[in-house]
Amino acid sequence: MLVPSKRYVRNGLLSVLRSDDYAAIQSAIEPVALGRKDVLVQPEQPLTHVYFLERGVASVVVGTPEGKRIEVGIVGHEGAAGLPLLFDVDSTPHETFIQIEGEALRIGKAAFFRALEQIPAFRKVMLRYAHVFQLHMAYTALSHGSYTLEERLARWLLMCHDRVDGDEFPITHEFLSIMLGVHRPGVTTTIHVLEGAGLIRARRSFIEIVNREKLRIVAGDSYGVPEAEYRRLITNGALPD
Amino acid sequence: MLVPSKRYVRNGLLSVLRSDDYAAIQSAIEPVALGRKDVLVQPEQPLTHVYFLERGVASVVVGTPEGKRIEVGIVGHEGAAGLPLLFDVDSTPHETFIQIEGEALRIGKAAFFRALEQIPAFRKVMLRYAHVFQLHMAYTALSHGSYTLEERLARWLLMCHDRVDGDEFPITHEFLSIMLGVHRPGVTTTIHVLEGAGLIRARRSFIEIVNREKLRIVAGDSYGVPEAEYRRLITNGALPD
DNA sequence: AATGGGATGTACGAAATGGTACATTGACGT
DNA sequence: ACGTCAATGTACCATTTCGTACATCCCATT
Repeated sequence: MLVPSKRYVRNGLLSVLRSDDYAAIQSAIEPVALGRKDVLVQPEQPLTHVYFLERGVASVVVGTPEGKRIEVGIVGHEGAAGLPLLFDVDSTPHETFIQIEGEALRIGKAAFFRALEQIPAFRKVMLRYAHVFQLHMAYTALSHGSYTLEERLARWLLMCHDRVDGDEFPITHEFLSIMLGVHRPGVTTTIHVLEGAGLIRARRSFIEIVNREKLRIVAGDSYGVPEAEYRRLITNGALPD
Repeated sequence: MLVPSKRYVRNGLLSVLRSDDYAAIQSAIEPVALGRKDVLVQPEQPLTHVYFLERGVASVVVGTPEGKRIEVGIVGHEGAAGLPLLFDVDSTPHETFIQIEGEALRIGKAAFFRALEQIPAFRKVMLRYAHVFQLHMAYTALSHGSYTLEERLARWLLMCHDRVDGDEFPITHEFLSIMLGVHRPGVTTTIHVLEGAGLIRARRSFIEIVNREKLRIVAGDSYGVPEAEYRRLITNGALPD
């Protein structure tokens, strides 16, 4: 895989940069393939790269020694993994791994710092993304605390759908149960409810989104706020300097 | 109230600065009293200041039009409110209000930007705090998704205890139920359980922490990770430059 | 001392989720 | 075609939390 010129970059954070700003970091960019369950950020281990996803989906999870584990963030071609480096933090308790395979453009730590310093627009878009990601985490907390499993599942499917090509993606009930912090049979049952209502179609290891509009209605206000904030601040957000 | 000289500053973010760095922003600092239910950050409204708490506790919450509402962060003398300004974001869906009265040192938006630019150590400590705050949000999401009400209540009481002077603070069951995203009678019942075990003592509108160690055992691993990360990165974290 | 309202105590049945166990099925390698 | 195993389907009861209703109790104000 080659380093793409700016016009072929899908990543939402890199593609909003001016051509000359992108050119300034292009040489530091290295394309990498992302396989299922690959770990981009290992908890408590030194971070080496920031990953700008081009395709595929990554999950950011936190866990405890007792084995509890839950997804607190999701990253696709709109974002990046390895944000602690932006915060001058070398390692973190979070874990980030690939949920759905794809590719990323990654930048080494030193080059990332240099780019932050030298390219104001890059720093800005990274900071704004960090805000949106944090907001996403806040709504994840709200979902886990105040929404039913059916609503949370609808929310997760919508977020995943936003980040993949097409209407179908590979995911098992087992994984979904970990992401949502519930037990696996509950996921199976709830998937049947959504499928019975004609909103999705489930095959072994795959889910297809059939009626996105109705899924949004099921998800209610658990979905949408961080997404709108992303559009406001990044897609449409002016990046002066 | 006067602007304190550095040696009398309690705020954990300001007090780690070198004297000369603190002196550089001292003239921009304005002390303000924080009364119960005062709003520091109004959702969707332009941010005007960053508040470094000296005493008291603030809650960061997110909500939905349907009226659901939950706490995703808590701020005391270890931190600051108004972080979106750090991210080059002028307004946010979050709301931040005072839970327990106190005082803060606040800095206007323009002076805050200037300080970030001119004082590397200040920028660093703010970024690191943003990371810890985000981590706190992640563990809040984990708590809401994977811990029982009793565990979550214990966690909240510990976090509040960390941020007040003494072992007693004013809080109603009603407020706690909003913070934890559960119904109010459940809070009452759970408080009785903790009280029966001799971990806390409850009076009308007040809760006293009697046995912090046992509370930690009840809270389990829902409490502690962000706190340790704060100590690692800020209290003990070198701030070169 | 009266009184009004916020705060708390309590009590259900209803609903959602957890915990566990086990049968079935589809995909893949041999 | 067969065997194997991950993935899914289903069942059932225990536990937790919700929803709601209402009684009681502090305590500041009058």
